[in-house]
Amino acid sequence: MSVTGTDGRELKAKGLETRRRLLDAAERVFGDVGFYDASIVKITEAAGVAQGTFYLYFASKQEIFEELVRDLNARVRRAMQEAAAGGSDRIEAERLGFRGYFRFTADHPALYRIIRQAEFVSPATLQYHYDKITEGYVEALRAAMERGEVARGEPEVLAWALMAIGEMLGMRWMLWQGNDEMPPRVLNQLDDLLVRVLQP
Amino acid sequence: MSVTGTDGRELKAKGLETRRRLLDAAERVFGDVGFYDASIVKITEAAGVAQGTFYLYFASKQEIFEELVRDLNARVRRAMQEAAAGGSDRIEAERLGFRGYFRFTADHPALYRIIRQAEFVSPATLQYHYDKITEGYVEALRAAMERGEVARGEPEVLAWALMAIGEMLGMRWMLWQGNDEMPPRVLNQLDDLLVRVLQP
Amino acid sequence: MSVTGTDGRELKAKGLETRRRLLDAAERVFGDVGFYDASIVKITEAAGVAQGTFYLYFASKQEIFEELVRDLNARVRRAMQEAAAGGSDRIEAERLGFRGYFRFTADHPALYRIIRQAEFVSPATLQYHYDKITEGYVEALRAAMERGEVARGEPEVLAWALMAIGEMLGMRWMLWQGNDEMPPRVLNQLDDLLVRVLQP
Amino acid sequence: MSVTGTDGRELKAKGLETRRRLLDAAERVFGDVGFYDASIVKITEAAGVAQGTFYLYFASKQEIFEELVRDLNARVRRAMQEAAAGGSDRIEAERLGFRGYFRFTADHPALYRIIRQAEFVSPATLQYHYDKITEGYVEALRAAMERGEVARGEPEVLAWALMAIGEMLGMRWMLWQGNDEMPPRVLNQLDDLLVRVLQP
DNA sequence: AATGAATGAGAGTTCATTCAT
DNA sequence: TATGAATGAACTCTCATTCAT
Repeated sequence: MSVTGTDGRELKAKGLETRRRLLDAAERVFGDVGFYDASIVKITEAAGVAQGTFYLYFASKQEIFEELVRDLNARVRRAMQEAAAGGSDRIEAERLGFRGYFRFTADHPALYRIIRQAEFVSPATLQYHYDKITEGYVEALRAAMERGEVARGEPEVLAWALMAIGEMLGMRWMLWQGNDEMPPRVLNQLDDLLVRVLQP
Repeated sequence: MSVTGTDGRELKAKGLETRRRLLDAAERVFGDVGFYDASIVKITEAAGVAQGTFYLYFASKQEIFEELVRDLNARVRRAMQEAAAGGSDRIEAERLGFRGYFRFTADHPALYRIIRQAEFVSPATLQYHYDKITEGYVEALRAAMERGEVARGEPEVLAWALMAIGEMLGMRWMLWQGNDEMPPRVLNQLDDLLVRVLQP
Repeated sequence: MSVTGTDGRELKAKGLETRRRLLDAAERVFGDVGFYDASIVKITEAAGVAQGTFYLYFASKQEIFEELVRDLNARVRRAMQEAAAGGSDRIEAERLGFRGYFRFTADHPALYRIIRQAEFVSPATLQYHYDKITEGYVEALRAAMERGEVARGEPEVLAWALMAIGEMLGMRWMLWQGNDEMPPRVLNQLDDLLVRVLQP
Repeated sequence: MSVTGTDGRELKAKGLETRRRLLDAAERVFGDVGFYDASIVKITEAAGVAQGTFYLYFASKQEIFEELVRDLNARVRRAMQEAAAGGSDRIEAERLGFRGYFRFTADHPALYRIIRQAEFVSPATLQYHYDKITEGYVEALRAAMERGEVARGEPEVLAWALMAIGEMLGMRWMLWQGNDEMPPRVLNQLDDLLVRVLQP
């Protein structure tokens, strides 16, 4: 699938790189100061390009934000799936999925903060983000319930609840404390919680 | 304890009422458009006072935001405590506490949205909010653990996890869907979850 | 001659005192921060009265400024005249007049600063101030020239020149250096200058 | 030496011209209505650029004021030096220096008014202005005293006194009366005064 | 593909002044 | 004679966006 600039033309290698630079810069800036205090100047300065260059790749500040959320969303989900893939059953898979999530957010702490503002910047994008994250959970939980591998219940509610826990604990114990990984006592409590919630 | 205006003078009845009107207007406006798009003009218009009047009571948009969060925080905690007070044991109390929370946020949906932006607007205030909410939980859980009423574990982690669940489910099923109360299936799943997590 | 409030009514003792307090406060505030940064609030606070009280005595910020300049003008001229009165001839009188001027401004350093802004605040008042100061000089110089006591010349030009010197040296060596009186070497040079300029 | 915009980047030809236009407009506006009543809008309107353009070149009203004073200071000193250069001795040089000063201020009457407010706007800049003006005088006077060309005395005090005279007479007889040049009788009296003050 | 000067709407904030008490 | 809450016009400054080069 081809990526285009704002003029609709397909981007060549050089253009793609500039676009990537802008997206990375935006992640840093949005993560540091938030959407509203992030000016285009700050982003272009962080990316090392001129102000006008921004508009060759993104139509507005709003647009790069949405693109960034989608980008991070795809990457965090991949990280979670790859981590969960090693699990022998659903509970183990969830356990590993959380580990993958925390590992990813250690490198991308901006995720916690960006998502918090998305509610106002672009509600649709926020819902997209949460829906995409829970989507996989829901499928997997429903299947596992069928198999009797986890307790019966409302997979959607459970998925949202688990996601909420991961986000809040990560924000509390990693972002706010600047940890590179979750403290063991939190992880252990989380594991215990998973077993209690899910085991049949 | 006396409430003062920005000039440090204690407020009389009339001043107190104007201040209250501004705070209520701010809740509406912040809830509707968020902190950043909420201009002082919008707030004062919603409150029915002149622009300059705002600055007799609050030094800045930031200040009224922080005051509003503290105000809502105190009220939501009171609502939760009053609701939980009827519980015969800890698990029942938690169940009722959630009910109180959802009832309060049905009248104050802005709470979900305001809190989401606080991370950037005033990190200290956000932490204050979450700390105050969990504070009560933690005490109660620790005591209940001692009494063997709930399973042993990390009370702090559990408190944050439960709070996260309430916030996320409320946002998803009440704020986004415009419900006045939580759908029963969500409530039931939440009750089940509480029992599983807490029962010894 | 009676002094009236803004409503035209003659002031009684209490009112006169409040008015005097406002005038003194204005001298301090205008002297400290200048006309433009001097707000009515600052003046009333310095005077220890409420904001509204100001307008019982002065119709505007402009008006109290003009009144203050006239007030200081009358007092500095009196100080100079009284000092000069002791001189046996014109040159000696000028010498003593300067002494009186510097003594007065040591207690009222605001005079240097207030006058500097008057050009924009109220040109007419500034011209009034300078005209009143030179007025006396001019008369005295003209008479002394007739008597052959000082060299013939343009009394008006000389008067303005001498006034300029006093103001600039005072600003430079007293106001800026925070001195309570003029350094002797400056005074001596000034005396020498007077003799050279005026002696027949 | 390169001139930069507020973003730190060096200005190209177009930028330099816009900056110059703003400086000239500021001279007019500050001269007409003074620093405090000179709004950025008035300056940009006088310069024929948009409001926001101002901030590409100057960080604040204060900054353009200081830059303008430095700019005028450099130019008035050059005018005085060039005029004085033709003098055969020090007294003649001073005489010609005054002529140069009056010629310059005829084209830049704003100088009188701007300087009067500088005391409050930027004391450091005012002192810079007066120091720079007197600096040259002091050197020249001291050297001339050594050579016996002018009477011995305090060169610094004399320099400030002479500067004061030039400023006050110029303000009185040119600015206030709208003259394009000093009236002869004032000039003659000034010449006489110079001879009396300086001749050995 | 990139630049950077220019724009102008709109933000937060101050403060002289008014007026009901 | 005094108060202080209320007003709203006007200010400085920011920044997303456009466009000629």
